[in-house]
Amino acid sequence: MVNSDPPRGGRRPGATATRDAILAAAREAFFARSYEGATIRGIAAAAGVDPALVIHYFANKRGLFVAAMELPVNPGEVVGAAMRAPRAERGFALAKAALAAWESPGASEVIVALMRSAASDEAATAVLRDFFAAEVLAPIANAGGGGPEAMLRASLAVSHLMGVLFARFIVRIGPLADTDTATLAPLLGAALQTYLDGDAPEVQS
Amino acid sequence: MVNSDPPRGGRRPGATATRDAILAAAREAFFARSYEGATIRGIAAAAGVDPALVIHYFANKRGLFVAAMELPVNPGEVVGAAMRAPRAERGFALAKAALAAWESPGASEVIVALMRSAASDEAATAVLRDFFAAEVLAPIANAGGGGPEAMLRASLAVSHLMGVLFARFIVRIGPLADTDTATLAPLLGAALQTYLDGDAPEVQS
DNA sequence: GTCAGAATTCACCATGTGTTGAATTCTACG
DNA sequence: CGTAGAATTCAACACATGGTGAATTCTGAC
Repeated sequence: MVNSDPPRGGRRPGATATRDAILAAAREAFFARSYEGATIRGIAAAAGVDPALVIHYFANKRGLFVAAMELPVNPGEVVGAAMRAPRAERGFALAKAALAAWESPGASEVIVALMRSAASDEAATAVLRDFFAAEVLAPIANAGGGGPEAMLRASLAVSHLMGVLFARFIVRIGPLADTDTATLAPLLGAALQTYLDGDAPEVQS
Repeated sequence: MVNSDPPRGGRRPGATATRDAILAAAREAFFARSYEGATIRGIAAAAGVDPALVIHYFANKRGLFVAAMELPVNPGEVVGAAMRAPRAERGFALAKAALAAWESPGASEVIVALMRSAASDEAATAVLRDFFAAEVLAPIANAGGGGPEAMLRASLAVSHLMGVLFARFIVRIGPLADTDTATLAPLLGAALQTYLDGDAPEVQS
């Protein structure tokens, strides 16, 4: 009886892709349950691994979170590219780029997990704020001249993008969750265009 | 020594506004930390009360939550009133009404707490979805004719409102958090108007 | 003045959490 | 073969949480 059937401790045989398995399970858990809702024990179980191994690799829960939240695409580039479209089509370009980016697997998951966590965790809020400010807001504001009003307009555009994310992927409001990208893009683009061209609307209080 | 200084058990003297104090503390806690983050112990401490009293009044944490989330204003009416404005001004009217409603004390707190909690709790998600669908989406969609396209357009408008809430009160993106209602309303209104009037924008893929 | 019942607290319980430290087993290199 | 070190598990700690049940004290009606 040198080898009882399930090894009750120590290193497991075979190759060692465990770290990635943990990361994948963590991404899934953070996406589905947000930072506080996800548990190290649960993630470890999903990865078929002991909880202690998780913290052996990532030091603590927050370390695991930031490791799992590595973005697969660079949103700054995506937004910047859209801003290089002709002025009158930037809204549509931005809408199309954002919607397309969210469809690439892994991207929306990460952003949504970030938003979910930002809703309940103060530190995650700061991360998300910095992320949107640097990667999304800045390129849009710069394309609009960079002044304080361009900043405000860009913020409103970004808020709309966040709202679509929230409504489509978190709250899953019927029509928004079920409609395909191609149908959404022109509508969303027209609204965004409102912010991107400087002509103030003629309305009075 | 009939009365030692701090009464160590039993009923406290004086009038009994304790229930409301608990509710107020709960609202504040749910607003600041979302459902899972807020703790019965913390709420009880903030209200100067034993945790057991909280559950004596509200049965359990979820009961406390729904009791605390009673909305002080009826959003259906607010939205409905805005939709009775002349067609070309509905976007602006909706923006003004929403921004004004969020400024009345207690209103934004409740909605934001609901959004925060919806981000991590599946049940709260359902509550928020039903709330927005019935109170906000339906009036807008009806004003637009009620067809599936009006529904989609209304969803996009609602998503923008949620986005502004998220960016202004939760993530607190600089320009959005610091700008006053009067400046915001026309900009936001113009974008919303895009969704409210039916003429499709002329852009091609 | 009595007394039912409400308001309030106290002392616990069961559970789940992140995290730690030591132990065990495998791999790779000499 | 021997052995250093990595990979992995085990058992446990300290802590916080939501919740329970009994006890205590006050109030209001008769």
